[in-house]
Amino acid sequence: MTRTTNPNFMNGVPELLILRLLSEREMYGYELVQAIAEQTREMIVLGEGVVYPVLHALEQNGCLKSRRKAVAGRTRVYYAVTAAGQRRLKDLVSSWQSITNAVAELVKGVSHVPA
Amino acid sequence: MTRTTNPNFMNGVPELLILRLLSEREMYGYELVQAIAEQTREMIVLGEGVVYPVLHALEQNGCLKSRRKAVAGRTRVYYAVTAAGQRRLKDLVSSWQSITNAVAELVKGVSHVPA
DNA sequence: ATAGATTACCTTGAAGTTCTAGGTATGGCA
DNA sequence: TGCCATACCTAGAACTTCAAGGTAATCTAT
Repeated sequence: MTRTTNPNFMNGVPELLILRLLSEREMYGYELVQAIAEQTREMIVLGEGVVYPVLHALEQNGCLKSRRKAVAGRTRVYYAVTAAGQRRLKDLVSSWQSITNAVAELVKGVSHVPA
Repeated sequence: MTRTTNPNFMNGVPELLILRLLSEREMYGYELVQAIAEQTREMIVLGEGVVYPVLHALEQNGCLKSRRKAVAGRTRVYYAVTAAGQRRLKDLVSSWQSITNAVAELVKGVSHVPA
């Protein structure tokens, strides 16, 4: 039998960042795009083509709920995190931390010699 | 114009781990599969279907060189890091650290209020 | 002796995300 | 009037990674 691996262990960072920002306050897609770029000092720049599909997916599985709001004649779609979204965020954060810890350890010193 | 984003910013972790391990000593594919699982305490488990193609790609672009070695009647293909591979590893580590730092900051406190 | 597990290599096709590159429409500014 | 910024969206390509196989030799337990 070939080894069973982890289902796509490196993905879900856009999802994580978006949920995290929305857990502070409700925001709209375009705003999220800029907030992520600014707060990571352009280190991570997610285009609208990434953000919008993630928002839609998160709403469909109940992690977000949206409401339309007219601002200066323009329509914005604000998203807020649901209880399910909070749980999802918690899971994403902890698995992200596990992975980064694992990578960091291996990158630091390879001399671990178990048992 | 839509925002320019980073080309696949989350990938290349298998590549990073493999180069890192090989930078310590030459190893063969099957050995790498187990070493990664062991040293990350099963947190990251890369199957052979991931490891072998990465090894082939790294060799093709000059980051690794291989030599066949017969051990107990079996043939193993040992890989060693070249100078180009060392540079590649350095780049991967630093961009990985940039990303994890960026994510960590955003996950920790969203209150950054720039300028 | 022989069945099964382990070692050791490999590839193909599917799955899943993310990226590029568009499209639409309104409002503000020069 | 023309252009840029705001604000929404989607389709198709690109890229990794995954699952699942295939081959073959050695070792182990019966």
